[in-house]
Amino acid sequence: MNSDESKLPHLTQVSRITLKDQVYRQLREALMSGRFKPGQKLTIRGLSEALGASQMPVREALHRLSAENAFKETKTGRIRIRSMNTATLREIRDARVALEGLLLERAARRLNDEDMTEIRQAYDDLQTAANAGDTQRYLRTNFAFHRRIYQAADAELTMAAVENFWLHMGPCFALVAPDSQHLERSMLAHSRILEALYEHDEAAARAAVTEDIMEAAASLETLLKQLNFPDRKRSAQ
Amino acid sequence: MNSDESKLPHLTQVSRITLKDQVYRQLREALMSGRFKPGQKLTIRGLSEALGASQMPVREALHRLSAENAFKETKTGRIRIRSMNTATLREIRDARVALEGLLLERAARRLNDEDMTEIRQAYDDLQTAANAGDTQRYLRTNFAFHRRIYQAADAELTMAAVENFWLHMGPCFALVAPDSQHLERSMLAHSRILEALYEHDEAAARAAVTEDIMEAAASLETLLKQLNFPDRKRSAQ
DNA sequence: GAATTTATTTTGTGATCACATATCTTTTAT
DNA sequence: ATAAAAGATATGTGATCACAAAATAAATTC
Repeated sequence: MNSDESKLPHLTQVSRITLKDQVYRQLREALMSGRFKPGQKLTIRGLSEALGASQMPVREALHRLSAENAFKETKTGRIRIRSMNTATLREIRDARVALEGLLLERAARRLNDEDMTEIRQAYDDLQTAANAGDTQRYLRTNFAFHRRIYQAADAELTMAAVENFWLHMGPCFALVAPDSQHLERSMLAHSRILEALYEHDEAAARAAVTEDIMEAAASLETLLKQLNFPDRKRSAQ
Repeated sequence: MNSDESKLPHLTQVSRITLKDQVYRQLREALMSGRFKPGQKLTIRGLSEALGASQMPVREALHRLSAENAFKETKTGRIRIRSMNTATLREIRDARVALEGLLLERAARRLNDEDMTEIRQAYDDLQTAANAGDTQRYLRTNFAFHRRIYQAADAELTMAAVENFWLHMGPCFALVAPDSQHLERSMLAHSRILEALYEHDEAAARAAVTEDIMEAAASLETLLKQLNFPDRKRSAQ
């Protein structure tokens, strides 16, 4: 097959991931970990310069995220990071309860031993991150924990819809993550999820994830109000 | 303002809609009315030639629809029309019941007189199309009817998620629409929705839309089985 | 003759340029 | 000094080209 390549030196494989995918993942990650300011506007040229890529891949990544409703788009096609408000927060909360409740039921019904082992592993990672107080890592492992559970539900399209909602909440999640009270209540809900899954108890699983989502939404709403009226008096810049 | 333009001849306004949007809408419409064959593969160059546009707008439209999960993508980025199976059908059914149930409750709670009038109008259009037996028109007015109701729910993001699911079902919807039995049962559900909305009865509204969705899914599943095993014996090409 | 290899074509990705218009800055007039 | 207008800049859209890799067709070998 190879005529004369046996004496080649050791070479590391080059990246086969397309540029647009790299850009997409990086932007998505940045969004979900809250590294963009709400309202901040993104431009193709600006990002392509910052990323060292040409405009083409950035353009595609932005449009994809746009299609996933990750941005607010002006009539002229300009892109801004979304800012959260109470009404949207509640809308997302209700939709998440509906969809993720469904997924938890399915997962409880279908999961096998391998799923359970890996979910437990993800839970342990999450616990570790929570104890360490590492916000960034807590966010990542939290998404991974939920994602692993929903993977057992084997419902690709529903999962995609849920991830879209996460993408909206991303910047917000990052805000509450450092709150130790929230963390505590959240981890309690997570342990309930784990237990319900172990027992294959669909109703309990749905109840537990509902608790998790409602708690997060409540914490966020409190925080949102604080941000909009910071300190009552001193807010008059 | 204008120095000397009063004597210009009458000119019709040019289209201010971007090409990519035109392509996007056209493809979306074609998908939802089932004008593509399941499994059919689409190419950028092929479509751009067929549409008389350059590759750029087609590329963007395809990627957007792809991000909305309208297509099945191969590892190498090639795009095929999705084909439906029972498992996916049921998954979508359950997600739709969850989300559209939510939307119907919200609509029943919030809708005002203007909403009600327009919804009733949409219902009448739908009834007319059903009586006429015009499949294409029935599909369009059916989407319009549901869309108008959900508009009253004022839940933009949830609505977007629902439309994504419709996009998957599109080709299938087109298959059951000609079935008169399905049409009859569907219109019954629609009248129940209308009544529930008029009474602002959230529970009844949810129940009615659930009935509509479940009925459609059941009809589709029957049809799907017939398509996969056509005539039992003669299927051996 | 079937399987493997080689050549050809097709196709998505990425780069670059032109262009129209939205957005920002400066100027001008009242 | 404020508002309207003119100019300059920034930015998304669309077109075209080059390229690598995949898909397909043709040829060759055993």
